[in-house]
Amino acid sequence: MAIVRATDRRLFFLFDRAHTRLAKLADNFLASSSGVSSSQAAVLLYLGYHDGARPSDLAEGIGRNNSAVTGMIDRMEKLGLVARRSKNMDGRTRSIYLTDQGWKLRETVRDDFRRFNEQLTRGMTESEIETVIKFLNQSVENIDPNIK
Amino acid sequence: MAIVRATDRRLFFLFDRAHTRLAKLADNFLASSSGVSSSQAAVLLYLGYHDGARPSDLAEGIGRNNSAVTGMIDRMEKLGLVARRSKNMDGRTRSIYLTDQGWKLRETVRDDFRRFNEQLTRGMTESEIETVIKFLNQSVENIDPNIK
DNA sequence: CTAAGATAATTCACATACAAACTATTTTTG
DNA sequence: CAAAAATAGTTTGTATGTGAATTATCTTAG
Repeated sequence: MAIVRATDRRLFFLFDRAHTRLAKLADNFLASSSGVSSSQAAVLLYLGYHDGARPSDLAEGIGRNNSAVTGMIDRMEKLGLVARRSKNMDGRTRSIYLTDQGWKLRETVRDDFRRFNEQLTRGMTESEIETVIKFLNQSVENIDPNIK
Repeated sequence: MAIVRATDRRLFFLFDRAHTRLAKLADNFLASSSGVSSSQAAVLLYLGYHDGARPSDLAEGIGRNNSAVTGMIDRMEKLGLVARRSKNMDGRTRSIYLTDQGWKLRETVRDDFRRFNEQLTRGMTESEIETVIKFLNQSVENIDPNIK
């Protein structure tokens, strides 16, 4: 008797497709209120908890590399959402701060994400949510640290 | 008594971070054998099942929009992996075919993804895998179709 | 203390993705 | 059938992301 799998096991593909759609949905959620992208929203949220963080901490915090962060900060500085300042401690480093406008926008963004995350788990049990979260964390941790 | 949540519930953020890492890991898997990116690998795999597909079918199949596909095909045509041909049925439409080299590379890519997907679920029970897959599919389906 | 190495941020070149505008066809409508 | 609408693919402009190379600064070894 043949083994029959009822479900599509191309996990990476399913994951990738879901991510594309979710990012689009998140951007849509944000577009109608705060107007920033989900990537910029992640910066606002991170800085809300770690105002004055260094670019490399921010990168680590939002899961991007340093050069991606340089670009994000450039664009968000132009929009008046964040500011780079030097603390004069280490000449190589800058600190990134939310502007007043950045703080205001962060409030909106936080509410948007609260609703968005709730919608994501609609119809799922607590135990199922735990399993998904475990999988997501495992995906991050399982990575070989030698791999860039 | 306060409600205590042991786990990080910022699902979208966890999802996004996991996706970034997984994509990098997938690219690494591929880099050492086939040498294509995971995006181009998705095109090879789709065309393996639907050789001669139209660009818009390919877009639907890999979860991208038409203009993203135009760019992918441009680059992959330059690499000699796919070819555009006209079938003369509908003048607006082209068909995308794998070249001989494309077919060869597809074999490698398929094996890579098989191993990769297995590694992704390492340490998970069948029931947990089902839950994750259900979540991934639901994320896509829960989307409001009115939203672009 | 200085030369060598490490570290932080940026710049550069490129790939990927989206939306909106555009072009070329085909289909539909009156 | 001709004008209007729809459809398919591409182009354009922008945002985002990566890795490698570069610049500036700091730390460490001898």
